[in-house]
Amino acid sequence: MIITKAGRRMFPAMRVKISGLDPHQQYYIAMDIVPVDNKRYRYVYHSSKWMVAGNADSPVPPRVYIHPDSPASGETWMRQVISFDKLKLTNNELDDQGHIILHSMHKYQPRVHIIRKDCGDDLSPIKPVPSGEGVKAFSFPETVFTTVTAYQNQQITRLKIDRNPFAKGFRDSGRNRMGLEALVESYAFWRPSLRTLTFEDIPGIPKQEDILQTSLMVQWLRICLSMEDTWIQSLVWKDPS
Amino acid sequence: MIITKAGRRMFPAMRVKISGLDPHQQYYIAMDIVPVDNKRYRYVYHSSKWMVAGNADSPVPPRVYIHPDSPASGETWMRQVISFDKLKLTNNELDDQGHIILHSMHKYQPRVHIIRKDCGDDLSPIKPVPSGEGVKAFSFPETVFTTVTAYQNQQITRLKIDRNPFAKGFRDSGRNRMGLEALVESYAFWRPSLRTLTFEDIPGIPKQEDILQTSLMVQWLRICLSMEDTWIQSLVWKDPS
DNA sequence: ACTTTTGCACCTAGGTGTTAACAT
DNA sequence: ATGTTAACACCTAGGTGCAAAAGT
Repeated sequence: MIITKAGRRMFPAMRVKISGLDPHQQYYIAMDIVPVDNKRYRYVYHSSKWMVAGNADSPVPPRVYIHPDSPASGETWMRQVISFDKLKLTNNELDDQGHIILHSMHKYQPRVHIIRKDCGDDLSPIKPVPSGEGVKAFSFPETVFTTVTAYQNQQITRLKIDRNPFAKGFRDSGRNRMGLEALVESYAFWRPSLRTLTFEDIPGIPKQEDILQTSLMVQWLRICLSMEDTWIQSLVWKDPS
Repeated sequence: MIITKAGRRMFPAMRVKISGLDPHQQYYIAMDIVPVDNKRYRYVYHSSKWMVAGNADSPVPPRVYIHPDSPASGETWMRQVISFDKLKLTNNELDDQGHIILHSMHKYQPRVHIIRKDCGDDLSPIKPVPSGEGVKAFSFPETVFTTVTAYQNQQITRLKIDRNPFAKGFRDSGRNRMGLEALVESYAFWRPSLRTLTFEDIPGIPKQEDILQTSLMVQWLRICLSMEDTWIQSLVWKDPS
């Protein structure tokens, strides 16, 4: 994922669908991004792989993106697909825009937090998400990514250009769409196109089967696009001749 | 003010500064727009005046614009200038976008409401603002306006074009800026450039002198531009030769 | 005759990867 | 060598009044 000083959106944006909330209870929904390991990485061109390149840089001020619709009732949250498309990443450790601060060339994993309103008094964009009763975190391994300031992998670049409306100006029609379709095809072979994630229920909420379910049916491709560069490497890329 | 089927912003937007709130109490801030009288108007070109042209059209579904930062603490509200620039007006009585529905060729007056959070359970974009304890409405006579679907008065048009960044394409440089400056000058003669409005305190809040004060110092011109067409007629308009 | 609608050119505002310059 | 920055062209998204067309 590209990070800049000014702040850059994630693409594709994390989107999530929630069920099992108390319709009449108020909740905050928030996202933070945690390191996957303690390593710094570099991209090796000749093998097209990310390799460990030392230990991680010193930790960075903690930031939380509180979904702008917060707080809202369980009913409201469950009625819509919750999108984090306005979240921005930065590599500026002195950032004062409330963006999430990350180190470049590191691996990260987004987490979604559901915080019951009465437990959210400590919730702040510049403090770690509180834990305990009435707070629950969810992670999606599919969405691990590597931060960069410039793309290392030309296939990632092409996928971004093809899928992000704001990058339309860099598409050269025909050729790219075929490349993407080939990727989608190869992906469908060894990955179920729908996956339901089941979690323990949130404390104080009646237990149900699907507390939180990513809407993979409609957006499995989006998630595919947000994974780390290494992961996409393992796909069979058919370059149209 | 222009109204359309799709919804059109007010320009300039209503902006307000609040003081006297309890910093730790939560409030909603909302705006609605009420008829000034029971009349319909038409614009008479030869006299450059709005004239009564019969009784008002049948009433329209009530709508409330809840400020998108709501709810927020008194501290948060008082720290910023509160802008209603995303509010939209429509003449579509079947509107389903949550816009404020008005009749064309009628006179209206915006009202700002402060609703203590615990009194805002009934607050809804499609219901009248509740009244009573913990709710207070404020009106600014300067901001009365007349709705149209096409501008009747060329001076209004020119003011909008000169002040609204989105209308920059219609400016013909030089001439217009002079016209505006002449208007500003004549306005300053007979109107104090700063006015402080004092209201009774909000129930449950310690009484203070300035509960709500429009930031006229910095934006008296904005308010000048938002008034009804008739009012602007009474200004001495110096057309640069 | 008057009012409203619609498509439009022209803007603001801001999200893309690119590229060359810069930093380390 | 490698990683980062800043200016840029090219987009999306949407807010303007205009003018011709359509209603009433």
